[in-house]
Amino acid sequence: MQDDRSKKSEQEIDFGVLGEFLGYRLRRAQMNFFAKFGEVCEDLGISPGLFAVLAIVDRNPGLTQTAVAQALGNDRSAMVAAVDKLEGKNLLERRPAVNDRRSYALFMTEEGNRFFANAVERVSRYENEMAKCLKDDSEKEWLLDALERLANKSL
Amino acid sequence: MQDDRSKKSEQEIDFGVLGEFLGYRLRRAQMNFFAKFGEVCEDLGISPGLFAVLAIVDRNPGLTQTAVAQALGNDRSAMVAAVDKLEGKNLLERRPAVNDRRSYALFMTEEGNRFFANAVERVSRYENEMAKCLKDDSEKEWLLDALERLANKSL
DNA sequence: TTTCAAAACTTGATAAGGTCAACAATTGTT
DNA sequence: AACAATTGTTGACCTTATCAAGTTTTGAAA
Repeated sequence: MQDDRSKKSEQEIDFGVLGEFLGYRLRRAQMNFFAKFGEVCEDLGISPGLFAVLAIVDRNPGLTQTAVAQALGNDRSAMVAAVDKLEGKNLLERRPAVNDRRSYALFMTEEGNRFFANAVERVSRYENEMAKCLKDDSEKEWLLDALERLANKSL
Repeated sequence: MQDDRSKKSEQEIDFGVLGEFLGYRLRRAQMNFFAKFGEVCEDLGISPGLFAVLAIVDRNPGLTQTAVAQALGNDRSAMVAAVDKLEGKNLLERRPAVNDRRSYALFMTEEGNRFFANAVERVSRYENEMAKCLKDDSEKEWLLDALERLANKSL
């Protein structure tokens, strides 16, 4: 007679190799962060991806869409809809590039500056709240560094 | 005359707050891991999500679809297509649950055992390769622990 | 026993992201 | 002048995720 484990509670489940795999742990942690981002920024109508675009344009005014896409590791075709949305919200604008009529230069609007400052305020708050499960600031710095190394590691 | 930063190289880009945000760093690291998973397991026709299902069933034979979904943090309805695919590959099978005719009990097939062992071999290899950018085993353990804390942290 | 709420699986609709190939306009190079 | 490369864009496609129903079955309440 075989075991009936169908009703085993979640806490008794053996995750096997998943528990030792960085890829799985990274995914679970990131899913949690995205969920929290959604809760905190729900009324702002902005996603983590759009927030990242604003963050890049905010600190690097005049970049082309392709340059922003490369910075974020996205396809440049995906940037079209993103910039369309942000331009539709009057948060940034496309200006014709001065020396290349193929491309646009991206700039924040005044409303975009206010909006982004507010968004950073919210995201920083929940980031700090999440970071409370880390021992101290040095552990967070260490973690940020380790994550960057993993993000750039090639086989 | 405004700066022409449209051609700024990627390495000169200022990431601003993104560089301090765990959410962004987690996403970049996880994207890299998923990309590497795809490279290594390309011919196996399996995704990280399907691998996770196999890992759970492998160590917890007889679980229902819903139990697996809860363990992985997925919706029950998403498990249907996943199990369909894995059953179509003869890697696992649905058996009628002994005490509940509403649910199935999931079990690995013989082929599933061999397939999963092979997949774990590959994934372990690239996981270890990726972990070489960490100082030592203790740093990896520390990182796994920190990621688990972040995955379970609530606001 | 009868009734009713809840659970397990499934389906279908929907939405969001990501990838990819093409296209026109423009640029840079040969 | 001819050719290749780049930029923004579009459209197709795929994968996930989510959500609301609907069916069958279970378990508890009246």
